[in-house]
Amino acid sequence: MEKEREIQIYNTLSRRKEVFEPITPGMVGLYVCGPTVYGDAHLGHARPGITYDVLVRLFRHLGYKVRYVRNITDVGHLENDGEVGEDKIEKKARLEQLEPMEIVQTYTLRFHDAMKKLNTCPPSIEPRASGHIIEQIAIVKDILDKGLAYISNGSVYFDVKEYNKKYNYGVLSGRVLDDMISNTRTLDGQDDKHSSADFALWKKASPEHIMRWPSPWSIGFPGWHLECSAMSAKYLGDKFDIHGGGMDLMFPHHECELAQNTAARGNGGVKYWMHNNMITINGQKMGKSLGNFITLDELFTGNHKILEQAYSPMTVRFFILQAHYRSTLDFSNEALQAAEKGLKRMLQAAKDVKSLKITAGVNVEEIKTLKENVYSALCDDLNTPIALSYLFDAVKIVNQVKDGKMLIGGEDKLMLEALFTNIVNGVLGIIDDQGVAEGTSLNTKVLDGVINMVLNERTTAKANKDWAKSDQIRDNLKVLGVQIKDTKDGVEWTIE
RNA sequence: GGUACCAUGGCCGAGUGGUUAGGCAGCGGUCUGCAAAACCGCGUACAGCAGUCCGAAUCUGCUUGGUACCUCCA
Repeated sequence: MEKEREIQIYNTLSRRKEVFEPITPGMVGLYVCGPTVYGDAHLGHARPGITYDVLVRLFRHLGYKVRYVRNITDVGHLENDGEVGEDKIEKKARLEQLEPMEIVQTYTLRFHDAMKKLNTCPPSIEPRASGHIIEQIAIVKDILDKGLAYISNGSVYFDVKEYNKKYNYGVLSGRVLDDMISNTRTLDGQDDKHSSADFALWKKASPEHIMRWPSPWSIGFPGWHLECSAMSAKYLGDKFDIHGGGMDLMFPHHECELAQNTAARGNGGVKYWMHNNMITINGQKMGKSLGNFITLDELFTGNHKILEQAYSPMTVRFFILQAHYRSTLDFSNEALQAAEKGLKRMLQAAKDVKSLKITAGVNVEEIKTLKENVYSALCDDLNTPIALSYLFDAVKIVNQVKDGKMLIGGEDKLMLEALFTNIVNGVLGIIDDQGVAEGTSLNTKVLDGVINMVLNERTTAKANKDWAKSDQIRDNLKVLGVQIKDTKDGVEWTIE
């Protein structure tokens, strides 16, 4: 373990990098906004999935105990404006003629499946909004008691203007309330809200609404922002370390969440707010509402008109890690293909490092520096692209040693191996997932034996200078996806 | 309209007041029966204009272009 290392995190609240200091020494409480499960996970979902996964892995590697909470939104997320919008889950259920909970179950399982393929750690707790109605009602009561919400026609709304007198609505997103109100053009004629900036804490259900619960105010359902306030406090405490999510959630979702926390208990609840940037496609944000998204399944199978080929989950993971999480990342076939090749080289080195020859008495100082650079990059607000650039230096060292162009000692080798095992595989979660994704469970022992037998034939042919035969064997294997490399020490092969 | 953010070599993408990011592609070479892989060498990039500075791609201003949020979105 590499304890006592300082980690810097960019805090959206202060708009700068801050040294991470856990509220409880040695422990990290992390809450991340999960998906609304009414459709397949797309490439955009992979970004927070992987970003916060690396964060969790890094903390754990550095010796912290992490409680990672990521919710499933299965109720309360409305399609449109709060007054007329349909619940996203209910809408999908109606369209597919299923129970809302069938929709939730289907897409939750599919989300889990995609996240697993991307080699992300499952959250410690994965709470659902619908399972925490009681907690949400309690918060509404608290806010009403504080005089920062009002009841209107069976619904309860957060009184943003009143709240703003005492606190600051807009601290997180950098907005000014007056501007927001004056800039809202919509005329809410029959609106139950006092002000356009107010948001729903509890909504009275219309007769056709299926997902409904009793409350002191009406039979209804909770507002979207409430679930995260309720569940984060329940599992991480009134004040916890890190809250993560996509930048698009900063406003209104996180702003409202912060306001709810503050209104109910006097503090915003979160010490560090982290926001990952968006993935774009042709320079435009990829999103469900824009209809320009690629689902992860489509990506893994290549089944989408803009995809030139299938991309493995690990390629996607590598692609995402090659950009910093706070930058936008533009999707293109070219970029994915570049990532695929880079990944292959990295994984080959991770394999080769284990069998490097060591030379007694040699000590390469460079490797120690390299390791240091990798760690400081990761600890500097999760700078995975820089970490990867140093890891590619490590790849080069591995290859040079393999080629006999560089000598390393036993300690050097251990350090290199640790770098690949602990960082590449461990923290970055980059592993060789070939075959796993396809679901083919080959009996590797038999396969190895058969291929080696064929290769022995070829070696014999080569010894007899029967190039036609040896090339034919190589070509035939190539067709089957077995790539051969002739090296000084014999023949190596990999499955493409 | 309001508020942010961004503009880097063929592509992706870091970073920074003065030393090569890195990956992919390309070119030349080494190795090899050939191939593949690997290794070595090669690109003198930072939207435009003006300013600050001994020195700016990095700071300031303006211009242009783009994106995001202000409805739901990871």
